Amino acid sequence: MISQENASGTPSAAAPQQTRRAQPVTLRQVAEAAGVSTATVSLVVNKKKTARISDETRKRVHDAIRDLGYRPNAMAQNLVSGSSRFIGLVADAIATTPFAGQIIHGAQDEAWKHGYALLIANTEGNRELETDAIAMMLEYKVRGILYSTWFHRATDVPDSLRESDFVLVNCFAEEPGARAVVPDEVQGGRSATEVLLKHGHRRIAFINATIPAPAKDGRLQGYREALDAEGIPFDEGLVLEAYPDQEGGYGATEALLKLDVTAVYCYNDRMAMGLYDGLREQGLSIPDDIAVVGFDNQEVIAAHLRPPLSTVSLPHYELGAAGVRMLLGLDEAQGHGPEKIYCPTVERNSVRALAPA
Amino acid sequence: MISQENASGTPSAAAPQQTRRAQPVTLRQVAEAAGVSTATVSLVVNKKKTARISDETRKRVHDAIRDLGYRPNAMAQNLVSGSSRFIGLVADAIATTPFAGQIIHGAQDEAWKHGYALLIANTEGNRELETDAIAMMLEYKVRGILYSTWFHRATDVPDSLRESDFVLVNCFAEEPGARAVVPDEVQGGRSATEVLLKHGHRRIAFINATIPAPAKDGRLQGYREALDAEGIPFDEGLVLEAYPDQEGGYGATEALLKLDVTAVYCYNDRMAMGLYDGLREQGLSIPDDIAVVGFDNQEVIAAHLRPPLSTVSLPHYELGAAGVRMLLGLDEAQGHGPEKIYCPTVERNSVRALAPA
DNA sequence: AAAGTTTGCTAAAACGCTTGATCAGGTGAT
DNA sequence: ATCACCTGATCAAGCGTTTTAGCAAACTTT
Repeated sequence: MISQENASGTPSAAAPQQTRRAQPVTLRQVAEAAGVSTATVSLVVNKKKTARISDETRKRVHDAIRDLGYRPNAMAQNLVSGSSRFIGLVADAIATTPFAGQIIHGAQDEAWKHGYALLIANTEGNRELETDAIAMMLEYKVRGILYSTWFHRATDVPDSLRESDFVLVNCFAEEPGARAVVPDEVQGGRSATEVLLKHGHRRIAFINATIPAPAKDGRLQGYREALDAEGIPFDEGLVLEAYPDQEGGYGATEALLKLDVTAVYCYNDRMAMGLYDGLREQGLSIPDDIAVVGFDNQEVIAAHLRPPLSTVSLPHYELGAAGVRMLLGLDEAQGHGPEKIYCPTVERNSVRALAPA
Repeated sequence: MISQENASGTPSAAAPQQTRRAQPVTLRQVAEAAGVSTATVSLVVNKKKTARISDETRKRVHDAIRDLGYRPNAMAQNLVSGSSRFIGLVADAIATTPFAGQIIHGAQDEAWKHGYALLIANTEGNRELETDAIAMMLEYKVRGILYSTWFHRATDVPDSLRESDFVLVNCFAEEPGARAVVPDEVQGGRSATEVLLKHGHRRIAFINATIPAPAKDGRLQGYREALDAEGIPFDEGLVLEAYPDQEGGYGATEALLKLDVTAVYCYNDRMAMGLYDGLREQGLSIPDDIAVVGFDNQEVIAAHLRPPLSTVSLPHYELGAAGVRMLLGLDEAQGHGPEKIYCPTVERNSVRALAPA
C-alpha cells in the first residue's frame, strides 16, 4: 500500500512523517507530484548550472521533494555514472586496538572530503575473510582499496587486491607497483631520543624489541642518528632488547639499572608501562631518578601512567588520510618506496631536565 | 554479495591478469564471450535451481567468467532487487576507544552472515557529521542503521534516523519505538561482586563513579543484589565515589584504606589501575592484602596490570551482533525496553581466596 | 512579419543486472 | 500425423538515475 497524500501547491507545513519503512520515494514520484518530468527533477536536484529551469518550477519541485521526503538513490546514481563513490578499507584488527580506529577515522574524513563513502571490512587476520571482504568491495566497484595492518610491517599483496587500485596503509610490499604509506620510524626514533637530549641527558639507554620489524630497525636508527647529531658516540652496550610488552619492560629493569644511565627510551609504551613497575619496585622515581620516553602514544597507557608518559605518536589518523589521498592521486607524486608519515612528539611528564651534575 | 566461482572442467591456464583499472567486465561481455544471452549468464552466475541450462553452456559461461575476470556489479543487483544489502553503523568514537572496534567487529560478522555489508561512519561526536553520515546511509538505501555510542548512555534519536529502520546500540532512548541493545550493567555488577564473594570476601568496598550514568546505577545495584543473595547487609559506608579514571582510583586509595575491607570492586578498570598505584604506594600487595576487581575489561589495561586484573567484560562484540540481529528481526521479540546483553566475568589474578581469619 | 534566438522543459537512451514470459525444437503418447 | 509436454535457451521490461538532443513557445531582431 503506497498511498501518500500531500497537498501540492500550498507549501504544506507537514514534515515527512509518513509511515516509514515503506518503499523509498523515487525521482519519478517527485516528478509526478510536482507535475514535471523526471529529467527536470534530476536537474534541480543536482543544481545543474547549464539547465534552464524557471523559479516557479524549481519551487514546485523542491516542495514535492520536501513533502515526500525524497532521497536520491545513490546506487542508481553510481550505476549510471559508471563509477562508484566507495573506497574500501580492509583492516586486520579493528577490534583489538584503537589504532585501526584512527586509521578508519583519518580515511573517513579524507574520503568524505572528496565525496566518497568508506566500505569497511575487518578481517582479524583471517585470510578467508579477507578474500571475501575484498571480493565484496570489488563487487561494489570501489574506487580503490586501502589495505591496512595494525602494526607496521611487510605484507604480501592478496591476489584479488590487484583487481583494483589499492594502497597499503601501515604496511608495505616489495612488489614494484604497490603504493604504500607508513609511519616514519626513523624520524620517530630520532624525535624520541631528542626529547631526552633536549633535557640534557647524554647517557641514554634504548630498550629495543626482540622481534624483527621495521619499527625495530627504524627506531634504533633514529636513536643513533639523534646521538650522532649531538656528537655522542653510539654505545652498543646501552641498547637492550626485550619482548615489546609490559612483561618485557618490567623484565628489562634489572639490566637497565646496571647501565648507569639517566634516561631510557623504550621501544613502545607498553614496555614503558612495565618499566614503570620495575623502576618503582626499585624505589626509583620517574622522572627524577630516571627519565623515560616511550613510543606509540597509546592513549590508554601513555596519558594515564603516573607520571604521564612522554612519547612519540604513531600517526594513524594521518596514515588513513594520506592513504586515501594517495589512492585518489591527490598527493604530489612520490619518489620511490612508501610515503613516510611524520611521527609527532607528545611531551608529558616522564622527562625532566637533568640536574647538572 | 560474495559469490565464489571455481574452475570447472579444464582449468584454463590464463589467470585474470588483464590490464586492470580498466572498466570492469560486465555481464554482457561475458555473454558475448560465451556466445549466450545475458539472461543465461545471470542464471548460471546465480545458480538458479529453476533454470534449465545444459552442462555444456554452463561450462562455456564459467570459462568466460574466469577468462574475463568478471565480478557482478553489486549496485546493479541492489538496484533491481529493490533492496540494498547494506547495514549502516554510525559510531561516535571509533578513533578514541577500542570499544567501537568491537561493536563494528560484531556487527560486521553478523551482517556478513546474512549477506549484508557494513557501511560505517564515524562522527566523533560531531552532530553535523552525524547528520551527513545518516543522509549518506539513507541514500544508499540501507536496510537499517545501527546507532552506537562508545559508552552506555541515554541518547536522543536524530530525526533523520527515523527515516530508516534503526536500533540503538550501547545506548537507549525513552522514545517508544526505539529498539535498543545495551549491556546488562546490573548483572555485570552482580558478577563482579560474586567473584569476590566466591573467594570468601565479605567486607567488600565499591568505588563507584561520580558522574551519573546507567552504569553507575546498574553496577551499584548489581553489587547490592549480590550482597543480598549472600545475606550480607548493604553498608552504605563501603560505597565510595570518585571520578572514573586513573586519577580517581588513585585518589580513592586513602578513603578505601580506612574502610578496613579485604576486597574492592571498582567501577571500571581505569580506576582499578589508579588504585593499583595508590595501593602499591602504601606498600599493600594485590591480591594478598586486598583483592581487586574492575569492570569493562579494557584489554590494554586489565590484562597487563601487575597482577592482571580480574574484571567483568563489556560485551561490545555481542552488542554489535545483537544489534544487527534485532535490526533484521532475527531475535525472538523482546518484551519491553532495551535488550540486555550479558557481561561475562574475566578472572585473572587480582583476586585470591581470603585466608580464613 | 519573417527569421533567428532564447527559454523552459521533456523524451528517451543508457548504466548492469534479474526474471517472468515466451519460443523453437525435440520426445513420447495417442 | 497430431497433440502435449519437456528442454534449453532468449526477449524484454524494469530497477532509479543522468544526460543529450530536441521541441514548442515566447521573445528579439531586422
